[in-house]
Amino acid sequence: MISIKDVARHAGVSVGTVSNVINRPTLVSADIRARVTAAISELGYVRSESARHLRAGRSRIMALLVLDIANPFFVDVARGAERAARGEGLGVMLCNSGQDPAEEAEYLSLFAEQRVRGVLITPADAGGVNIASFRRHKIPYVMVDRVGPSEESCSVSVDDVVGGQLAGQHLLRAGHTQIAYISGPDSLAQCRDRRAGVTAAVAEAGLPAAALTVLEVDQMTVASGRDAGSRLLGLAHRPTGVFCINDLVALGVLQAMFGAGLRVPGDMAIVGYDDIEFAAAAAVPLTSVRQPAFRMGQTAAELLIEETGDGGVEHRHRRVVFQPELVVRASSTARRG
Amino acid sequence: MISIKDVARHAGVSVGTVSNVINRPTLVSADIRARVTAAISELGYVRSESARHLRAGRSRIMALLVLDIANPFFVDVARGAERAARGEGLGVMLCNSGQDPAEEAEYLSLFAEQRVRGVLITPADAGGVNIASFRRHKIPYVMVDRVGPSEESCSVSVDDVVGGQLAGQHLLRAGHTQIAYISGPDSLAQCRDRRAGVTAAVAEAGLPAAALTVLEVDQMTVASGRDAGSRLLGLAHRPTGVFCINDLVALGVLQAMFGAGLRVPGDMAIVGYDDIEFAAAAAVPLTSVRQPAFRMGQTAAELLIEETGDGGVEHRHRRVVFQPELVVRASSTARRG
DNA sequence: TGGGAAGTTTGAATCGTTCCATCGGCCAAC
DNA sequence: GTTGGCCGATGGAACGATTCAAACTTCCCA
Repeated sequence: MISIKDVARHAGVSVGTVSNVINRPTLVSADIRARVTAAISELGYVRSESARHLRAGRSRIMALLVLDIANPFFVDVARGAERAARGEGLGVMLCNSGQDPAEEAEYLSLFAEQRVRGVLITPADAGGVNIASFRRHKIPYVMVDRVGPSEESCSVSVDDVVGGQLAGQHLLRAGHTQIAYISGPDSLAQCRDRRAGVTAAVAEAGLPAAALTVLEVDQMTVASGRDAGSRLLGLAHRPTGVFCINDLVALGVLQAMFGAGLRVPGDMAIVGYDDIEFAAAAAVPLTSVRQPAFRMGQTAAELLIEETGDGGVEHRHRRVVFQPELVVRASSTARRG
Repeated sequence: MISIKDVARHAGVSVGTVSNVINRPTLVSADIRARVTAAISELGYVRSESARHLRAGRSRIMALLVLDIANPFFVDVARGAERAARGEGLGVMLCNSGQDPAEEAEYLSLFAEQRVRGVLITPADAGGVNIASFRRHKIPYVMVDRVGPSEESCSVSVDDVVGGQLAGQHLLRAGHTQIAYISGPDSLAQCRDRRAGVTAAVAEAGLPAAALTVLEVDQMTVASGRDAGSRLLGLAHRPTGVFCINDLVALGVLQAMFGAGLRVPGDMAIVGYDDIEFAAAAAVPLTSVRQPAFRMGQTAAELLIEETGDGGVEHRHRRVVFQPELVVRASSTARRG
């Protein structure tokens, strides 16, 4: 491997000069600069990020750890983060915890060893043990799609209570009197908040608590959506409208309904969450609660950059909360009773 | 930041001993080992990957550069690669070229600076200029979803000619006599090969070359699928069956057909490619050509690991070619003629 | 002509590891 | 009693870049 020494020797100058040519070209006279530049391209020299990082003490990579990379919502978050990072010459390392706290912990220790600049994380670990390790190792982080104590970190999230409420109100106003909420693991704040929202909507509508049935799935995927859909059909008081924790689950429920010969929205109205691109392309286009995924990723990265920036910018942790928005489509638009 | 020196001082031993405790514990007596271990956890020491990498000369990260991270096909590839890498204690850095050769080049130089162990790449650059830079910098790489000269690298691909043929035959056997192929950029080998396949199918069926219309889209996304769908409807001899370069495009075409009030498959049969999970959940479940995405990623990573492995395993570049498989669903099953 | 300023280049120290030669004990064998 | 060997621990030399004080050139002006 070609090192800066080889370049120096080849150009007949010292390593310090080569470094200057690369990093502070104006300090070097034109002819030497040319000689060094020629040597660099002649030898195909590429500087070693490890070495400069070791010397500088800070790396040029930020990590993004999401719950489910197969969910297009997180892909959009990633694109937003990448855009912001790119602008600062930083790289983004995209990783997937798969909602597994153990996996998450493994990635976090990888990040610690890599001395990443900081981490954007959608936490999978309810207890916050993994998050606590950030503090221990003094790794800056930004919570994405979840708020934490603001004295510890920034966060970027969407008001999930409002999101749940929007979905619930929409179903109830359409005349449904028995609805279901298919939630993800209760350990995720998103799931709890959306439940609170839909519960509030039921109460507002003057309906008894029993008007809402809550089912839970482990994985928030199409496959577990199918399962949940079947369970839904087996309920004693079968609901006529269902709100799903995300669009993947909603698509699974949709498939289950088709499989059972039910019509959507005639026999079952469905509302999803995230408004992924595929929601509009579904068998019955999905009503969904939209979250500004790209902007969330972008904002999260910007906050991290501000926090870890070299510029003399003062940083105070902030919570950025976006508002969700209901996108109504065919899967919920047949009026009832 | 706590370094190995701090640990040594705290435990009252030399840095060499600490290093031994971490890397070759059997060489160290039990009591010292205990003392060092205690010091490590007491101080919260995390070893620096940069420093060990600098010393070792090789990193523990492999890069995966895909054409479109929003395409679930590539997400599956990534998961396969990650599985294989994990087994070897390697990390995967997932990046997205977005089919843009300039973006691709930028990532490649990032990888070179990082001294990644190797790169799994789905090339976006037709000319092979970017690929050539691998040779120049002696970076091991594996081509994914594309074959190259096998004396230079391994590759993992699917026989795209067969894939195109399967799709074409399927449409022709269903009685369509005028079909379309919506391709991606001709610079991508996948697009050319599938075209060759479908062209061959048309010839086999004894139809004139004019029976096949080829449209091209820049981006292989749902949005450009919608555009292509509209263009399709404007054709003089409107085809009755269309084969799309991937499922995203196919979903877009499906939306365009709905928008125009056409029935699928009655007025237009549609065949996609990749068999992503959403294909089955579409408005009309999509017929699609399935590729073993997960296994492709896994195999690619394994090949790279073999090539760059420390084990005395002899490595010879290989081409692994998987066979595609047609999955028939409702979007193409109405018989004609 | 001497000396200071300005402009260039150098060489060494440093970052945190790993690896290797070496060293001090200790024990066994001659 | 000397030698040889082994075990455990040590210290220092790398790895490749950056940084900074110091050294060396010019050049100009007094």
